[in-house]
Amino acid sequence: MNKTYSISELAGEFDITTRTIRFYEEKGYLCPKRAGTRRIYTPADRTSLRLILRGKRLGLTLDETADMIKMYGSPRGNQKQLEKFIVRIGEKRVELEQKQKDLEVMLSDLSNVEAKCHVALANVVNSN
Amino acid sequence: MNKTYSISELAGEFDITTRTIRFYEEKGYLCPKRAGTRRIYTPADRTSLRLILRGKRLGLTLDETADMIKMYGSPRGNQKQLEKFIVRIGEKRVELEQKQKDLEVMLSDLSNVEAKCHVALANVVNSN
DNA sequence: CATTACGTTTACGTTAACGTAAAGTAATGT
DNA sequence: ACATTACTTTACGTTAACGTAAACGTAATG
Repeated sequence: MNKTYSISELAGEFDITTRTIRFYEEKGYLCPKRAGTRRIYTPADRTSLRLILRGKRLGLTLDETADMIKMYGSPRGNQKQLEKFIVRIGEKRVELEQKQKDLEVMLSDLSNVEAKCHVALANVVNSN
Repeated sequence: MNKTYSISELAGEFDITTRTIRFYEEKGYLCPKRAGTRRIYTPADRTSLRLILRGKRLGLTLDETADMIKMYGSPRGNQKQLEKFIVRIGEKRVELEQKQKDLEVMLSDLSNVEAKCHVALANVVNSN
């Protein structure tokens, strides 16, 4: 049951336009098979698309996300290359952990405002 | 000791260009005082800039970040407005929590790759 | 068999977020 | 006095990430 997808199926599922999907292909971030002229997407293509959109939500550029997707392959190379690769992974981790910290602060700020809101709301309701 | 900052001081501190700071002002996201023609930034301005850059790191647009900064003021309005506001806060929270989930998955993926890397490295080193 | 639905390519348009360059002003050191 | 340094405004340029429109193919459906 190796399912496949049409472009509009994927567009519907991820709530994006077909233009966006074609754009990603145009730039080399997707390479679907073809049935004649029509694009046929495999589950692997679908996964790639999901990773791209995940990166986008986190403010990564398409190139940055593509880099990360490449990293997810089985690591190859000699000792030097592997060591360099591990360094790169570490840099990415630092970057993502910074985002985590930013998110925590933002969410805590949001909670503070919400609490103030509830107080203000209680005051408004009680002043009748 | 109400310190103030010049534009290049802030640019240096946050590792951005003065053009970027002027651009934010041009678009209304900053409103520094002036000493003659020169811009003078208060600690409050500096905080605004920090919030803007934090939003940027998380992939928010300047408008989205500006909205959030506005939210941080003391909540005002009648009951209806406050209730609407609380809903908006909830929506923002959902958005940010999605980003948190995305980050966790990405970081765990990174850890997996790194582990594979160390295995590959051990194999390379041992195959002498 | 015409129409509706879905797909295709090609190509120009748009927006956000700055970059870059020119040309001028104001304070500061030598 | 003058050169350097930091700041200013104005204005055009650039890039990523799509939007939008035209013009066409194909396949199923009433």
